[in-house]
Amino acid sequence: MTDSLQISKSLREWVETTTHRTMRDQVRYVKSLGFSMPQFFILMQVYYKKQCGISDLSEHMEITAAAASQTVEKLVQSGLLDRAEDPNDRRAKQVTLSAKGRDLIERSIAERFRWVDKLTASLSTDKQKKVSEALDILTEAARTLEIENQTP
Amino acid sequence: MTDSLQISKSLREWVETTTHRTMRDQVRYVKSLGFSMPQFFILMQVYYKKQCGISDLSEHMEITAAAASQTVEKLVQSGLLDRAEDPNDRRAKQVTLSAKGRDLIERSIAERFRWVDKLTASLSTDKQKKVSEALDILTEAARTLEIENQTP
DNA sequence: CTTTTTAGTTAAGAGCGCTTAACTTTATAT
DNA sequence: ATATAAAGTTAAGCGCTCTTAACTAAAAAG
Repeated sequence: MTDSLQISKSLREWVETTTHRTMRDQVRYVKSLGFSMPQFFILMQVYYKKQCGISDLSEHMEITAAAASQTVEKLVQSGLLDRAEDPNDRRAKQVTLSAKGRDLIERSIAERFRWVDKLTASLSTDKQKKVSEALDILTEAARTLEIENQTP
Repeated sequence: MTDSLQISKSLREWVETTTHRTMRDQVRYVKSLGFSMPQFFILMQVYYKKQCGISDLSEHMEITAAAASQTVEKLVQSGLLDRAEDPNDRRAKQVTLSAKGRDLIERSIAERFRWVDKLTASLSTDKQKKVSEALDILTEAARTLEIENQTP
């Protein structure tokens, strides 16, 4: 078996394992807090972008601006999002996470990492080193690829 | 920085990258086919388990048997699932993927792997080898952990 | 300065997914 | 043999998300 076939197999298997695992955990956690997945995805997006307009969200989620506006309204009502007028463009809104919203997202990330940390702990020291190096290579490669895709 | 801190950081970053990426792609793909995420999760579960009862699904999804029954009914109507009586217990049903359902799931997996393969291709040969070894270590560790959790 | 475009909101209505409750049928326990 | 438990279905009802359509207000274009 060539290297490129081997790594493809290894990577596929690993991605399969993690996504299956983390998606399941994520869905359960969000549900246990009483939020829907669309709500959660919007919070996630605001978390990554720090600040969003309604139209940013509607584009990213691939829903209409009306739908985005309505869901944001609910999240503002729930105290998870803050919504302010953009000083540079008074038509636009600046949606940000409230303290409560940030807390929720960070807890969900921590939840996801409990499994990761368990996995880490189960490895011997030299295996840890090997794995660590390899993952940094991958993360870097993924980042590069993402950037290339954004500017084709 | 100790090895265990370093690997934890690397692993967290990598998991963060992949889940963010694959969840987004998955949601978009499923939606583009006109299916909901709950429907998709049920199909996924049947795909992994090969065969399921209604109660297996309701447990795994953490919904009532009524909800599972209703969603399965819709998926049977859509021709994605087959539902047969269990010959050993005539109360129970055996839910399996139809050819159409299996095709849908396998396409979604292939879709997810397009990114993985791009990533693979972007690495040099010696990096590929390093990464491949490391991922096998991780996949193995994850499997071991999963088994331990099932029998505590 | 008027016209057009852009950002967002609101309302009506359709479709899902979920729950509870009542029910049927089959298996298990006593 | 009878009572109880288990597997699944069905129906009513609620809340959510989404869409279209009509609207307001501000920015950009002409």
